This record gives sequence, C-alpha cells and structure tokens, in this order.
Amino acid sequence: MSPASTHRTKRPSGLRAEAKELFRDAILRAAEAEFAERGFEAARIQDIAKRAEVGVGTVYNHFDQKTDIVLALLVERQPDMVAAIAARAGDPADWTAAFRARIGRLHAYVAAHRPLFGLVCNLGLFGRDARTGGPVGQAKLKPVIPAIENMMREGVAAGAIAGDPVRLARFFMGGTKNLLLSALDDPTADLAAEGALGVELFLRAARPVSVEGER
Amino acid sequence: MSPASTHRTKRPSGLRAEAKELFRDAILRAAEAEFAERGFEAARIQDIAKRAEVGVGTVYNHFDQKTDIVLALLVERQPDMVAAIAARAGDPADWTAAFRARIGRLHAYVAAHRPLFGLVCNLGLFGRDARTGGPVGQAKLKPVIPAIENMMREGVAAGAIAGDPVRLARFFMGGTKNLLLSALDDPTADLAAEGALGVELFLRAARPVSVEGER
Amino acid sequence: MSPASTHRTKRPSGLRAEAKELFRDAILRAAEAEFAERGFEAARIQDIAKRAEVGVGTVYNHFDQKTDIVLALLVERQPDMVAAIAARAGDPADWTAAFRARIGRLHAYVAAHRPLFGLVCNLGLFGRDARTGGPVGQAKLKPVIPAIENMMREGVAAGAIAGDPVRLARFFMGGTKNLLLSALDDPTADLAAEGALGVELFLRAARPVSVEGER
Amino acid sequence: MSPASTHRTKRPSGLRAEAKELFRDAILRAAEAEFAERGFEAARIQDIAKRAEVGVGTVYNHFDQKTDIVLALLVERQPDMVAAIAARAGDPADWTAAFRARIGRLHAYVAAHRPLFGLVCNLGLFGRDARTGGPVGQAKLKPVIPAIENMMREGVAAGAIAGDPVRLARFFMGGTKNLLLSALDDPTADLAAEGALGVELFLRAARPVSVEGER
DNA sequence: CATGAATGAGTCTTCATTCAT
DNA sequence: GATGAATGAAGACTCATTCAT
Repeated sequence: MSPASTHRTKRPSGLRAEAKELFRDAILRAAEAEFAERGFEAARIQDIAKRAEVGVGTVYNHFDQKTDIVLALLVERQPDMVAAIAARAGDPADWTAAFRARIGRLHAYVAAHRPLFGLVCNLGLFGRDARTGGPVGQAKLKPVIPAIENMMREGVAAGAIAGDPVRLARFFMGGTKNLLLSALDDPTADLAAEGALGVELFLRAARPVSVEGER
Repeated sequence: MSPASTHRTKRPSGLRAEAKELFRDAILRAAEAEFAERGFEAARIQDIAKRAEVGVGTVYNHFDQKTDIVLALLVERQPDMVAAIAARAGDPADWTAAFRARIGRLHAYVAAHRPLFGLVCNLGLFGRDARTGGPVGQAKLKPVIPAIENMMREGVAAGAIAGDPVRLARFFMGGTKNLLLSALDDPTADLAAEGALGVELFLRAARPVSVEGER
Repeated sequence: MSPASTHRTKRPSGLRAEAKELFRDAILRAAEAEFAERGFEAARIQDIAKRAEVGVGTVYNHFDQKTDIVLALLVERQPDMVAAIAARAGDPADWTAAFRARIGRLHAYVAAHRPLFGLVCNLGLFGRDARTGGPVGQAKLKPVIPAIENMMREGVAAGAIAGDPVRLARFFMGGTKNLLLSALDDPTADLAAEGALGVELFLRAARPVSVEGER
Repeated sequence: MSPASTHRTKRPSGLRAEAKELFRDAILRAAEAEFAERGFEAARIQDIAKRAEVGVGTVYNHFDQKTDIVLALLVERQPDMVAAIAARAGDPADWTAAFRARIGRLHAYVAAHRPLFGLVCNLGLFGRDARTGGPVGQAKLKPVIPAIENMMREGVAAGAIAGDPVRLARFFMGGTKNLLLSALDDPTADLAAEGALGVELFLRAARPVSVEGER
C-alpha cells in the first residue's frame, strides 16, 4: 500500500524484514502472556492476535499451527537461558561460587520472564501433538536441561559435589522450581532470594559425603 | 478397601445405591486414565464414558461438569495420600527414620497411582472454572502440602532438620517430584529408588548447619 | 409393599385406582405450573416430577410422551371452561345479559387458573408433534372455541349482535385475551374488570348496525 | 431499500463490510423462515445456516446466541412497522379515516411478512434468556405497542373514540391479531379484508358513548 | 504480507425416554 | 405401579485454520 511496496527489493537494509520481525515479536510476546495466563489449550489464537494488535491471519503468516507458537517461544527463549547459565569470563574460578553466579543469572532471567517460566514448567502438559500424534517437539526443548547437567558434571569433576549429575540436576531444578513457582504466585515475593535458598540447599545436599565425616 | 466392603449385601434397598457407586467408581477410574494419557483439556467425556463402559449421560448423572470429575478424583484420592504420610504406630521414634518411612509410603502410593500423580502435578493448569470463572477448586486440593509442612515442623522441632518448614517442604517436594516425574516417563524406572534418593538428598540439604563446622 | 397389595382386587371401592388418580392429578398440577412458567419446550419432565413429588418413571406410567401431558391438561380442563360458558338454568333470558353472565363465568375460571390460561393462549406454539410431525392434537383442543362461536350464533339469531359468528368470536376472544393477558402479568390486576371491559367493547362492536342509524 | 443502497460501490474498502451485511441479512431471512416454520425452540441453528447457505460458524460470527437472532429480527423489523403506523403527509385529516389508512399500512406490512408476524405474536414464549436469566430483551421489543397507544390517544383527543387509550390499544390489537392469525393459517385468506374487519369492529366498539342515546 | 470473515469438525451438555428393581 | 439411574441422540456453541481481498 505504501509506494515503497511497489518494487520488492530485498536490500533496503531489511526494512521490510524488520517490519516483519516486529509483527512476529509482538505475536510471541502476546502468546507468552496468553499461554501463561490460560494454559496452552485454553489460550485462543484470536486472543493472542488481539493482544498483539494484529489480525488472526497475520499469526498464521508467521506460524503454521498453534503448536508452533509455543515451540518458537521456547526455542527462541531458551538460548537466552542457556547463555545465562554458560560460564563467563568474569565468573569465579571456584566451581561452587561460579555455580551460584551462573544460576543467579538464570534466576534473574526467570524473574524477568515470569510468564514464560510458568509455561516452561508446565511443558509436556499438552500430551500429544495434534498432527503427528507424538509429543510436542520435545527434541527442540531440551537445551536448558543438558546445560545444567553439564554444570553438574563439572562440579562433580571439580569435587565440589558428588552423585549422578543427571539426577542431581533433576533434584536441583525440581526443588528450586518449586520454590520459585510458589514465589511466582506472589508478585511481591523475592525471586532472587528464593532461588538463592534453593541453591544453598542443593549445595548442601550434594556436598561430597567424604568431607563431612559421618553422621 | 475397607474390610466392611467385602460382603456387599447390606440390604436389598442398598443394592441400587451400591450399583450407583460402582458406576461412579468406574467413571473415576476411566477419567483418571484418560486425563493422565491425554491431559485434562484433550480428554473427551465420550472416551471416558466408553472406557468406563457407560453412557455419556451417566457421566453427567454423577458429575455436573468435566471439571468436577478431576476435582472428585483429587478430593477422593488425597485422603489416601495424607493417610500415607501420617505417622503410624509402627513408625520409628527417630524423626529422620520416621520421615524415610512415611515418605516411602507416599511414594509407594504414588507408584501405584502414576496417572493420578501426573495429574496432581499438573494442577492449576486448566485456567479457570467454566462456571464460576474462578480457579478450579484449589481450596479442596491443599491437604497433602500442609501434611508435609507439618512433618517438616516436627523435624525442625526435633532438631533433625533446620530452616523454614514451608520452604523446606517446597524444596523437598519439588526436588523429589522432579526425580519421580522423570522416572514416570520410563515405565521400567524404579520409583522407590528415585524417591529414596530424593529423601536422602533432602535430608542432607536440611541438616542443621551447626553440626557442619565449615560453610 | 402394603399387605393389601398381595391380592389385586379391583373392587376395594377403587382404593388403588383412587391412589393412582392422586398421582395423576399431582403430575397434571405440576405440569400446568411448569409449562406456564417456562413454556412447553423448556419445561423438563424431571422438574415436573420433582414438583409433583413423584419419580420420573411415574410420569411415564401415566403419560406416554411429554406432549400427552399438555394434551391431557387441555382435554381435562377444557370441559370446565365449556361448562362455564354453557347456558345455565338461572341465566337471564336476554341474550346480551346472558352473554355477560356466561363470559363472566369463563373469566372467573380463567382467573382461578391463570397459568393454564397462559398455556392455552400459547397453544400452537410448539409447531409440530415430535413423533407424528403433525400439529399437536389440535383436534382435541377446539371445544372452547366452538362453544363461543355457538354463543355468537345464538346472539345473531336473537338479533343482539350482527356479523359472521366465527369472525366475531375471533375478534372477541382476541381482544379480551389481550386485555386479560396484560392483566395476568400484574398479579394485582382485576381480571374480572378487564374481562368485563372486553365484553362491553365487544358488545358495542357487534351491535347490529341497523339500530344505530348512520354515522 | 434505501435509495443509496442501489449502487454498491462506496469504495473498495467497503466491499468487505457490504459482503458481511449480505451474510447477516441472509441469516436473518433464513432465521425468520425457520423460526416461523418450527418455532423458536425447535428451529436448529444448523438449519438456519444451511438455509442461508452459510456455515454454522458464520451464524455465530454475527450473533452471540440463538436468542440474539430473534432479537435482531424483531429489533430490525419493528422500525418498519412503526414507520407503517406513523402519520404520513397524504393521510386524511379525519382521525378515523387516517386510522384506517395507517392500520391498513401495518396490515400490508404484516401480510408481506407473515412469518415474522407469527413470531412477534409468540413473543415471550421462550421463557428466559440463557445468559442473563431475565426475560428475553423485552425492553427492545416495545416500540410498536406505544405507537398504537399514541394513535389511540390522538383519537380520544380528536373525539373519534373514547376510553382508556392503553386498554383500547390492547383490545384492538388482540382482536385484530386473532382475526389475522386465523387468516395466517390459511394462505389463501385475504389478510387485508380480515384486518379491515377488525378495524371496523374496533371503531364501533370505541365510538364515544355520548352519541349513542341508549345505555 | 496484513487482515478478518467464513468455515465446519469437534465437544460439552441436556433431557426425553426406558427399564430393572 | 412407583422409582430413579442409565442411556444416547441431538443441539448449541467454540475455535483452529483457510483464503479472498
């Protein structure tokens, strides 16, 4: 409709592509909120569109199915979470201290994205993909967990913790998740403090038995 | 399950009422399975009815809405879970040992009711009650959590663990739940072992700091 | 269940039959109210049964279908209405005066059976019989109308009114019905007065033109 | 019907909106017929949709509930009826003559919309609104009656008729309605003639008493 | 590419009717 | 004959998805 749209150049520094991204982002943001508020099944495309101030058709220009929106949401958000957990230049050399720092960054991200976090926690809820019948793209949704499992492996290797890294990761994430989730219900709660509590509890739980004498 | 229910001939007049209970139970059993397999939203009343070998109308003779079936399921099963956690005559005097025993019973119950457990974990997922608009009867679904919180209070009082009982309970339940849930996906997994691991990790996490010299 | 029920005599002065009538009457009374309150389609057999303090099955012991209940209601009540309109020994010799008296009796009956009256007025609403596809037993429901038409014929014959008796009857019933229906909405309204007004208006409308000169 | 609607090219952007109106009108027309043929309760949305050559969903794009269709029907048709009754430039100066003309127009409209007329007569049949629980939007359905009552007031003021305008309106509408309704059942009947008869009967009924010597 | 009306398969829920007790 | 639970056909309504503009 704009005069510029007559010639479909790809170069104008991605003006068109940029505009497109704007729509896509708006949709994802709206979807995040709707899914978080009502759950996946109950959330309606129409509401997402309305919240994104976009037509329903536009949603389908960007995503083939409802399912794909959640997937995109997770796929696109998880790198940030993985990045948060990843070791950074300034992190302490001591594994335990580094663990505190890295998980602290994760929790900060979570605090900034409460709704998404609720969504991630509830993953696996919508049993099967409507089309394929299989579980909803679980392959794409794993990166965060392995990242934590790896951290656990490093901790074990460093002698800071002891046990099966996979199970330690599960226990840690479950315990911390529960603390955070309870805090999520209460908007005034201090997510960081709850997260830190989870970390400390976990560190004690996983401390190598050998150094602790008996009991 | 109660000894009194073995002989089913209270009186001819009770026959009908007893038959009615049979239907209700069949429906609940079928619903438990369907909800667990497909999730609340995806489960269809028709399938529940078919699985229960009952007409659709019969389902509605016993429950006003789909929601009420889950509620009934939870309300009626939770007492068993609470009972499992409750202290019993034969339990050890030592709090820690008793904790292991009581939680062990809970996990045994969970192992026997995997589908329901999955359901309980996903509570709060279906956003709002269709009729009232409010959250789905959360008031009725709390008993298990307080029971565990109480156990924690006892442990703190006994000096076996230290910390805020409520948060300890959250951490414990979250960590253990995650271990169990992962195991739930794998039918061959040893739920009891995973549960026990969670207990031990928790006990170490919550061990009173005083005895630990270091920090 | 009662000892008397072992031998199924027909004679005991109709004790059994009398009891049966009691049920039937209770059902009809309840049905009258329900139909009046909610309309034919919206009225539920279950509610009728409950209102009659009777089991649903009992309703079906007395009436084959829902439709039959309305029919019975009308068939059984109409004779009273016809009887009200019928000429009586004490009625005035003058047709006009007799008309006032006879219609007055009809209105008294109507006042005593407001709900039924509403029902009768709405007859023909439920388009077709569910089973036969035809109109709902209209054959059985006509007696009142012909009775009034006959009165009109007598009036015409007596020279008290003039016109086509059938159309006069329609006009009269319609006009009066509307006055009464409006009054029915208001429980404090004086049905008799409204009815009398209708009668007087009609008498003037139908007065033979010849006697009135021109205009 | 408005002269402006003859050329349908307001602008390309209005094309869609115009198409939407087309659907809406088709649905209303179909609904009018279905409701008239089977009654409100018995008419099925599916049939309305089929008759309108439209998907079921489309019906719900235009009306929230079944009830709303009848309401729309009545709300949108009543202005035409009110307009028919309204005084017009060419109407006779004499109230009585004008009354005949105006009511004649109303009856012409009724004759052209037999089904709707049947519907209007059956108003208040469907007991309560499904959502609000209150009577179905009676507030919106009143305009015609006041219009007639006003005519009566004018007639009284002009000395052409005498009595309580509200009751006169009721009597007139009831009587005429009944004449017309009977004629509606018979497709060959002359609605105009029946309507005219009603008018004449009414005029005599309401003629001021003073001029009548007797009684 | 944005848009939003159209679509219809799919679900919950109701309720007349049956029938074993 | 009374009873009330069982039944399932039927209907209102939802919502993901399509597609003409």
